[in-house]
Amino acid sequence: MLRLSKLTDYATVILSFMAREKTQVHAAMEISTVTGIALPTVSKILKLLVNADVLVSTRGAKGGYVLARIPEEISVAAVICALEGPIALTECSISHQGCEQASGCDILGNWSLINQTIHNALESVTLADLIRPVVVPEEVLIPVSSLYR
Amino acid sequence: MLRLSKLTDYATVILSFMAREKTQVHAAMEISTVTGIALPTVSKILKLLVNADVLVSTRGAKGGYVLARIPEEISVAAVICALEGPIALTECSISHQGCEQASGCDILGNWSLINQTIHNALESVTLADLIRPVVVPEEVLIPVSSLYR
DNA sequence: ATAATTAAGGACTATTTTAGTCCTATTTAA
DNA sequence: TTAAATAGGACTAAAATAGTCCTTAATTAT
Repeated sequence: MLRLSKLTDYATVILSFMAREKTQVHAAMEISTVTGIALPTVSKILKLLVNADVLVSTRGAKGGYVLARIPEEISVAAVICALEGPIALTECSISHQGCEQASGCDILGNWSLINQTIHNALESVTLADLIRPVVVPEEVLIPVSSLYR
Repeated sequence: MLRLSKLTDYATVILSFMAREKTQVHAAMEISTVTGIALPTVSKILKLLVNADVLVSTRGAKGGYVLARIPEEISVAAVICALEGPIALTECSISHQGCEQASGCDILGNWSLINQTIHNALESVTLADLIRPVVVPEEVLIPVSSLYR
């Protein structure tokens, strides 16, 4: 189904809330209350986002989390990476060792093109786009086939 | 990690083998031997591909599987769909009922654009592309950001 | 100083998904 | 009629994901 994990989904909900009030510091507790996601789960997600430099944290009383950058500079790819590790459709794309399908695996090179394509797509969508009102595009142009000649 | 399942990976290996000898009928047993994937697993994958009209099967002695269309007309999206169901990054994108994150979920509309983008990307790559020798693209142009104005 | 508040890090359990196997029925060719 | 195949579905095992909890560290307010 090629889907994102629940945690990534939660992360976009959390980040979109934070993006709307981007100057304020929010504690994990507050975010949990606002989003309705259980506190331990919120904490886990926030920690991952800090490690990936999507958020910045301050400890102690009055501490909490803020966006590390403006929403325009936080890509969906960065969020996915933070929660799920590197974006790669196939196991091989990450490490090729242990791939026993040597015979059928000329495929590999071309998969990496597809990975790149999807990565670029996710890189070009930002948090700012996610919180923007929906716009129906007039045309959708994805010239992936042009990668091959 | 946004990755495909192993079964989908196997499927591409199987299909690329079949695409190279696209006129011949191949039995599950033969495909298992050639690819090194265990027979029960190969069978399971082949069944799914038949149900999704990617392959056509004939029963009985001398039966087996052939591609339903020429490789140029079998998209990677179709293969992923066959093995993993509809391509959608978020749960919401499939069915919105039961989504409790009503407050933060203006996001939904824009996610569907991203889903569409990725679907288009996978739709535009075919089995023929996968078995083609690798070409390094001169430029990669993905104007997703143009979807928003 | 001390207490209260808040994040960091990591270990752990439970749940769900995915992978893989196997059995029985059906179809077709020789 | 027999052997060779696929069809369909039930089932088990393994792995990944989600979710919780505990202990430590940092900061602020009293």
